[in-house]
Amino acid sequence: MNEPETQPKESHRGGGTVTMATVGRLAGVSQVTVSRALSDPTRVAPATLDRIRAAIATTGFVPNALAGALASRRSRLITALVPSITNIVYAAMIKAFSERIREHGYQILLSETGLDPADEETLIETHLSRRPDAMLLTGIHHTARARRMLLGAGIPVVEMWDITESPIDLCVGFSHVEAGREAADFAAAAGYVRAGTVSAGDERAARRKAAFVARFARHSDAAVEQVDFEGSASLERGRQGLAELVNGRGFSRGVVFCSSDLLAHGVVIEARARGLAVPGQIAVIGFGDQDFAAHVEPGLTTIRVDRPAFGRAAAEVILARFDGQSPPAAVTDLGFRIVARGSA
Amino acid sequence: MNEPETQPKESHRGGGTVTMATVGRLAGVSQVTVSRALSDPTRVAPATLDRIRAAIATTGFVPNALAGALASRRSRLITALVPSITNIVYAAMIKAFSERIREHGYQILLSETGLDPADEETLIETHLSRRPDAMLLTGIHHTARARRMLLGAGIPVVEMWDITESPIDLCVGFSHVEAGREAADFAAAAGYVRAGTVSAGDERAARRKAAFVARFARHSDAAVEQVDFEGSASLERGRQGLAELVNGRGFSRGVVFCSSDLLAHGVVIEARARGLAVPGQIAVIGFGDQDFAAHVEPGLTTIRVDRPAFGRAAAEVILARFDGQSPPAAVTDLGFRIVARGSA
DNA sequence: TTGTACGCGTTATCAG
DNA sequence: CTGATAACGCGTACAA
Repeated sequence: MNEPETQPKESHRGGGTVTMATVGRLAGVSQVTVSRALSDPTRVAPATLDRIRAAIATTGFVPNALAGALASRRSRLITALVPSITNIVYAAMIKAFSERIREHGYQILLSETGLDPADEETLIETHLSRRPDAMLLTGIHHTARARRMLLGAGIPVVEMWDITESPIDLCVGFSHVEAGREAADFAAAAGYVRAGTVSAGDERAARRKAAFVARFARHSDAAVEQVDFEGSASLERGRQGLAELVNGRGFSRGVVFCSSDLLAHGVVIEARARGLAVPGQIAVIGFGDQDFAAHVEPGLTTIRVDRPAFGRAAAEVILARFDGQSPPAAVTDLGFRIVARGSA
Repeated sequence: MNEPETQPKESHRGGGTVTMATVGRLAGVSQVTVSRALSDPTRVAPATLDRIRAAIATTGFVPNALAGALASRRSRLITALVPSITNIVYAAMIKAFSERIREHGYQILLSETGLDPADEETLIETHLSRRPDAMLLTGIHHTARARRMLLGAGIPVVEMWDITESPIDLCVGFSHVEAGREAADFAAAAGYVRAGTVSAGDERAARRKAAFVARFARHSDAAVEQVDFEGSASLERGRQGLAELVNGRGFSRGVVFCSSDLLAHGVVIEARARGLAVPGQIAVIGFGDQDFAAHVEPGLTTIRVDRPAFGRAAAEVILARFDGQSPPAAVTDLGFRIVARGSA
């Protein structure tokens, strides 16, 4: 047997790169047959298949998904953008999302955007350059150019964790404004006439707080004292928040609406350290119903959002888009629920 | 002007895909010049550059990184595998890692492996198919085939969060065994003669615990009561752990070594709920020195590991590899430190 | 069941 | 400073 055509020059680096052609040569078939063996084993003769599999094993061949994506125009990649991966809220959603989506052979390219839409825009562009088959975004505020790029990409785009009438494409979230309002109604119904807030984090937290404050004003004349922190929530800031409320604003009794359970827990700890009864003197409402919320003392009254459900729902609508059949609803409102425990 | 060559047939989908060729046509240059304008603007005439930039803006062109990677044999992609992204320990490391690595133009493809090395093996293969320029792994236990594939890939590989004499390539971690031992010495030195443990999570947690138990036996004859949970740590399990220790094992006084701060916090809460003084009757040692550890009551005595430092160090060694100059140390021991607070 | 030819959108190399 | 031209490794026709 003589070599067909010219010798393919070996790769730049060392011994190297194993390709389907290499595997094919070893198995006595062409590159295409190897490709077929991998994508649909039933389309190649059993005996051939065995030889190909053996060749793959001895060479340690790993397919090049880059080349595959380029040729097929499908990357099997989904990119996801979240403000922060260390924030359990986003991490939990992403976890559920990727578990569901991975079952269908997709991988997740994940990046943190921080809080600046301009940074997000840059990231959207780099992510788009990987030619993802779909994109998952957090929130509904994006720059105009970001929207244009997304639209132009012609792929399913899901905006998660917030809700809007006019999503770029798809949207899975809940109303932060409604959540703030309901918390205010709950607090008023529970009989609290004074209220304060401790907030940190992103713009959505601010929106919940604003809604709480506005709604609480309907129930009580007392001004709502507000403590806001830049950056992310922490137990420490919860403690500082109550300290400021008590020392700086003369807040001695009432309910404190927090933008996260972590802050709420901090408020509880600080209250107890100061000898203030919870909920007797200081009542606390958190947000998120995180794992620990039910198990601290007293249990945290909080706003529950089913985070994994958001990730799963996002995966569903994307898969539905892929599927082509059943076009998914443009907007999915997963809602929230106030769960009353000991703290308020 | 007449059209050169044949009409390139338009893409399958709608109006479609903008390529460098499209941009070039609009700017009156060839595709190659567009490529150059993007990779090294100084190599094209200012006037040309302007026209190209204008064309890019009007077309909304986003480069295809897949094609670029295929041609250049560099994907600018780094894949990372962690047991869980919702675990703050891993999330914090990844965060620091990607911040550092992104400055150099790399993106992170992240996946969760869970706790099974076999699952990890599968994931390593799919990740490798994306032809990453480097790979970040958690821990030092991998299947033989995984090691082979990694070696065969010929890229920098970092094993993070644990330490070994014989890394696949590079290793950035600390000794979990040493950590367990030092905790035992610390506990003994503090005068505790009875000890218990509450553990959850991965194999590394088990190793710390085993080391603690073995070492504590040098100091005291009292058997160490051990409560182990499957799955991940939570506040609730911390509470259950102490409950089991007290009710089930007759543990009424001594120090409890926990595999995470979250568990430790749970133990503290349960102790106080039972009217047991902390650290008077029940002393607690955590692990991780997480944000909240210093701010709960009493402050948690714990083993501090500088998680962001692991991520950064991992980034550094990879970048050093890329750089080619300064070959990085194969193993970096970042150590740990016991920080004594109120709980023990 | 298997193979040939071609294109996917870039980068690398060599000319001009 | 700019342009041809050939890879890069694989999928998709179409043919045998």
